[in-house]
Amino acid sequence: MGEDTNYLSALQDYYSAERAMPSFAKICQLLGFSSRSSAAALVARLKLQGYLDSTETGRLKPGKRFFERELAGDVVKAGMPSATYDGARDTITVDEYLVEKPSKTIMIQVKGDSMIDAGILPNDMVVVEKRQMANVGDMVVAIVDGEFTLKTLGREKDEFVLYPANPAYPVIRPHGNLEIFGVVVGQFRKYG
Amino acid sequence: MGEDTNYLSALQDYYSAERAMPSFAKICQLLGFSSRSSAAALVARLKLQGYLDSTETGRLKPGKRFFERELAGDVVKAGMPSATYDGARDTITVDEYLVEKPSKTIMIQVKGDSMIDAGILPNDMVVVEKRQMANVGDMVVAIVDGEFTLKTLGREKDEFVLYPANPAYPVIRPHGNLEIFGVVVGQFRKYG
DNA sequence: TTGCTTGCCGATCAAATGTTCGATTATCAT
DNA sequence: ATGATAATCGAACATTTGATCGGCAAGCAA
Repeated sequence: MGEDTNYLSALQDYYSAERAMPSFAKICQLLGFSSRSSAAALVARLKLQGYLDSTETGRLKPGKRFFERELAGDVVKAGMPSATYDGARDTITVDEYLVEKPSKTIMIQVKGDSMIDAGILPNDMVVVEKRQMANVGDMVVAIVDGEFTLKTLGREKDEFVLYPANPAYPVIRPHGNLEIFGVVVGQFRKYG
Repeated sequence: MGEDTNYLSALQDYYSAERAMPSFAKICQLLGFSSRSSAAALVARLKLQGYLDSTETGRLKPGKRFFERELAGDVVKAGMPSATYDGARDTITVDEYLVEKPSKTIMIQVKGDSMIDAGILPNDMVVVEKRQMANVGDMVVAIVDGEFTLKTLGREKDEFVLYPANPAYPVIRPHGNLEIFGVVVGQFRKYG
């Protein structure tokens, strides 16, 4: 049980480096087993705990808990930095974290400060999932007068409206012909 | 060539959903091939372009460019971006964009709203480069009273101080014993 | 002691894997 | 037409895969 934790760590490291799960044979090599049935048993144990899972064809893949983050302690909480984080074991990339539907996702650089109160600064990048369907409250990229606009989708009476997150900008009321390009599912920014 | 782009998208979607690469047989099923050699040929093509790679045991895994996403840089003008299929599209991966020194970089989840005016919301992730040297004006993760704190580094007279980006929080004046854990080089956030 | 559980080994099996080859088709420039 | 190229197919190959079985040793409770 306690040993399994170390085994899991090794598997996470492998996945982090290779971006693919090892085969049973590779697991043996990795963990020092000499029989693949040992690997199979270990995998069965870890599956029960939700750390591993299988493809429909029986191949190994990460389970839901596989990515449980050992995040470098909360900013507020105490703890020494050396203790909270040792290795650079990021099992998942930012891309995988932010993008769920790669084929429908594009990055757009934000111009202007109309969403600044929502924490979107000029030149930020937003991750946009291209689709027409959006819910009220979603941040959307809409097409107004042939131009892209980043706003929050709202509804007034029976009409959809676009709210900026900056009191200096007006609410946009497209009166029926509102075209939505996509929905903002993420955002990122680089400093320096 | 153009068709391969669609094929790649399908593989990316599969990987994003399954967190594992499909086998050749699965690729056939996914893309409508009826021979695994077709899948092998496609994989060989995508490997050459750096989108795919192989494990040491021959299993498929994502290549370096696998996580690239299309970048719609200047969004302002023009009606539809789909018309802008003039050859080389800009692509980026968020990880490469945000992380320059992987071995010295960690992600920290932000607790609290002390930097809200700087566009850092609670639960945002900040990309922190671990180093002691920072410049005035840099956003830093400092260790004050044994706790991590996200603030902007400033100087008053001959002392370093930490400015929050929220008028509700006080300026921190460590009086000499200021320990800097790292410098914020990026930030990202996921919606929904 | 006895009995039970847990983890690992060694061996075996059917199924799935990636690879390779030759043949076929479609496209396009000559 | 002719030839070249690219993409797909169909079939065969040797390996590797994950699954399964019985057996063994260590730990622990009764």
